[in-house]
Formats: sequence, structure tokens, C-alpha cells
Amino acid sequence: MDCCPDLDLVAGNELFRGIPVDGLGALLAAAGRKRLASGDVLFRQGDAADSLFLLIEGRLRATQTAPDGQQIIIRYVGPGEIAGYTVLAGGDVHPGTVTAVDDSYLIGCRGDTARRAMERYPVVARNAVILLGRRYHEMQVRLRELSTERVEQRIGHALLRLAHQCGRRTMSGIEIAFPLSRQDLAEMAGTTLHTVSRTLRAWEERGIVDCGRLRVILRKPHALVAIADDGS
Amino acid sequence: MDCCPDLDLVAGNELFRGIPVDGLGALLAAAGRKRLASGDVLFRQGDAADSLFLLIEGRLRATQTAPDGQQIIIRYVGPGEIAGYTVLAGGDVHPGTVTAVDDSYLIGCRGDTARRAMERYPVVARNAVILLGRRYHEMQVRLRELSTERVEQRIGHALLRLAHQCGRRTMSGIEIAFPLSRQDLAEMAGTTLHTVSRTLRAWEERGIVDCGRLRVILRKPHALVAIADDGS
DNA sequence: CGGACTTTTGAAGTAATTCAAGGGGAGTGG
DNA sequence: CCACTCCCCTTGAATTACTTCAAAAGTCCG
Repeated sequence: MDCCPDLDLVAGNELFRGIPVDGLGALLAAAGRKRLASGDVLFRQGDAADSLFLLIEGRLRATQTAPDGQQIIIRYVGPGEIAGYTVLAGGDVHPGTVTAVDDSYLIGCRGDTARRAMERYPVVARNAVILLGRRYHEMQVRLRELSTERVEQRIGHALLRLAHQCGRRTMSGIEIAFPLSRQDLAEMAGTTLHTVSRTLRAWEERGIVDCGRLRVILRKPHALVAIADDGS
Repeated sequence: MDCCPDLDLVAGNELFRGIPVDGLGALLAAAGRKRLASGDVLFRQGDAADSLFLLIEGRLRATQTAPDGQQIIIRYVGPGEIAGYTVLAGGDVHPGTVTAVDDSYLIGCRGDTARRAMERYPVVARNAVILLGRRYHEMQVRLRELSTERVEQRIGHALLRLAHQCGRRTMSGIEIAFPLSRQDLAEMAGTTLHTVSRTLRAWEERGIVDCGRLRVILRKPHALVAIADDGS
């Protein structure tokens, strides 16, 4: 009798988890659906923040861009995660750009709907605090890594983080489950695509990774951990 | 008839703002007071996160330390701000170390007291979401700066951020209102104290800043903005 | 006045970027 | 099915921004 196939997804979502079923129904009724093809932009940095999105399927990438056009990748968003947190936090514009890196399907609701859900269901507000606390903490760690580690370690940490977040076990190792270019990795690790290419190549020679166009497979994750954590 | 001198401070605080007066009284009754001398540690990275603190007077510094001992400065905490956000976000240990950099006076409450306040007063949860959203956003910007800017710009941005957050206008310019070493600035900008020293020296020669032991005054903030934002 | 910490400054070293050029895969359209 | 084109990736060489190393000079405080 699952009249609405999205219900389970929202019920288990990191933000809306814990809302009573009738509340979920109301929320879904007020929500819209959206499909994005790989490469499509969900919203841009500076756009008015009027909607909150919940990714059902696919993969999104959130970036921060400098006035001169240089950008970094803030995070990748996977199924069950939200994009557009700023409408919860009272921001009026999106602080970054979110783009689909795979064909994606998402649910979107208006900002005031999301904020009302927080007012009405304390559990949603608590979820939001937990979620933002986790993201804040992640950023603290990344900032430290970027400040104190050398490039090879940073690339290692970036890959391990991706593997942990969305790695798919295969017979040959852990595969990053979406198209990932050298440039993307560079924007995660704070370096250039050239250095990433060279580093990956060296690792490939040592049998640690296996990579091709827009694709990376970790063959020896433990070796990568050793590299990433290596202080020497 | 201000029987309790801390009341106003808590009432106006970024987290507890909006709680009805009787609720504030209960909160204060359950809270402890603490004094720290410059250099004292409030809590250390890895400590059990069992308390939330509200700074009344003084200045704190939050740092993130790597296993090998290298550290960066996450933020400085000024009067009216909180330290120990992680107890709100459900973390069990503090993700960083907080140290007093000036003689400080603070109010502390137990984690469950703070969490109960969030449950009971939706406005507190909303404040927490806003607060964490702002910090998360700040970190995004810093991460981008650290990734894409060169040292001189980063030092500039670090100083401007400090000036904005806790600069004191004086006749000679904007003074950073607490003891700030070259090493501290280095840990904010992701560089070494040597580079900071050289950079500050060069700026001093150009009349942009005025600095001494543990002290920096911005004489020409606009010139610093130009340097910090300069893409060339 | 001694001692600890902070800051300055030169010189050497280097990790990583920048510059430059070419190769390869995937998709497209004829 | 082949040729064309657009990205993406690789790789060498030159450059450089910044760190590291080393030493000395201030500055504060007891």
C-alpha cells in the first residue's frame, strides 16, 4: 500500500527522519519533483535561497567559486542527503553552486515549508543541528589537512573520503561510483590536475590504484591510508 | 533590580536569545561560572564533550591539531559567543582544543541542559542552526581561500577577518584587540611564522600596518582589502 | 640581570605550479 | 563505419613561491 514511493526515502532522510507519518505526507504533498541530467545546475552561488532539496537518486557536487573564477569542491551529495542547507540557516542566497554529476532525481520543497517543519517538529531542528555540526566538523578537518599536509597526502585523504562516502566494492577494489576527473580531485585536494595526474600515475605503478578516464578504483586502500597518514 | 548580572548577557546571546525570562532564570540557575587566565585550557581535542560554554568576557582560541602535533586556528571566540558547539550537535568528544588568550570569564552548562533547552524552546534550536550554518559557511570560504590564494592574500584575509570580528578603532587605525603572535597568524593563514613576519614587515614599510610584539594595528584597511582581493 | 619567548632576516633548498605539447577515448554526425 | 571534434589525461622542462635552516636581536617579566 505504498501509495507514494518517495515516502520511505523522506522518512529515512537525515533531516526529516523522525517526523510522524502524517506530517511526512503533508510535507510530500507540498514538495515538487525534479530530474537533472549530468551537468545540469541545480542552483548557482548567489542565487536566492528559496528551496531545499533532497537527493533521491544520482549524485551532486557543491562548489565554492572565487570572484576570479577559481573554485573548489565543497562536497559531493549522495542519495538521502540534502542540498541547499542555507534555507534552514536563514541565509538569503546560496553560498555555493550545486551541479549534477550523474543523472539525478530529487525532491524539492520551498524554504518556508522546510523552516516550518523545523518549528513544528523539534526532531527536524535537532537533525539539522546534527547535520550542520557534522559538516562543520568535516570542514575543520579538511582545513587542517590543507594547511599542514603535502599534496600526496591530501589527494590520498580526498580519495579515501570519497571511497568512504560513496565507494562501491568490486572484485578489483573500491570504485568511486561516479565520474571523477583529475580536475575534480584537484579541486578537492587544493592542487592542480597535473599534480593529481602524476600522483595517480605513480600510485598506479605501485598497484595502489587503478584508474582511467573519469574513473578511480582503490586497489589497496590500506596502502593509501598509510600514505595519507604518513607524517614523514 | 538586576539581581543576576549575567541575565542580560545570556538573554542577548547568539544561542539563547529569545528564551522567555523565566526560562533564562532556570538556565542560569543550572549553570556554573568559570574564570580562565590567559593560556589556560578550557577543554582539549578528544575530551568528552559534556559542557557548553558561553563567553562573557575575554577571548578564546579554538584549534585543530593533527596527530603529529601541527595545528591550525579554527576561530577566535569573543564575548557573547559560545564554545563547545559539539554538545549541541550530538558529538561525544570535542573536535578541537579551546584556550584562553586573554583573562576570561565564562558561564558553562551541562550538555543535557543545553540540549533540553533546544527541545523546549524551538527558538534555541533555530539559533543553533543559524549559528552552525554561519560557521559552516565561513569554513567554506576559508577553504577556498586556502586552496586558491597565495600567502600574502591569505594573511590579508586573516587580518581583515580578525579586524571585522574584534577590531578596536583607535586614532591610528584598527587594532586587533588581543595578543596575536606571528605564529598565530600563520596558523590562521596556513603558512609559517617566518613568512608572516616578512609579509608584515613589508606592509609596515608601506605604512599599511603597524605592528609590534603580539600586536597588530591596521593603518590602511582599504589597502589591505586591495591586497587580499587582488587577483594578480 | 637572567632567561624565556617573540621576532627578524639572510641563505639555501624544494615541493609543487606553471608552461608547453602531445596523445587518447568517447561521442557525433556524415 | 569512419572521420572529426571535444574533452580528458599524460609528461617533460622551467620556474617560483614558499619553506626550511640557521642565527641573532628584541622584548618582557620575574
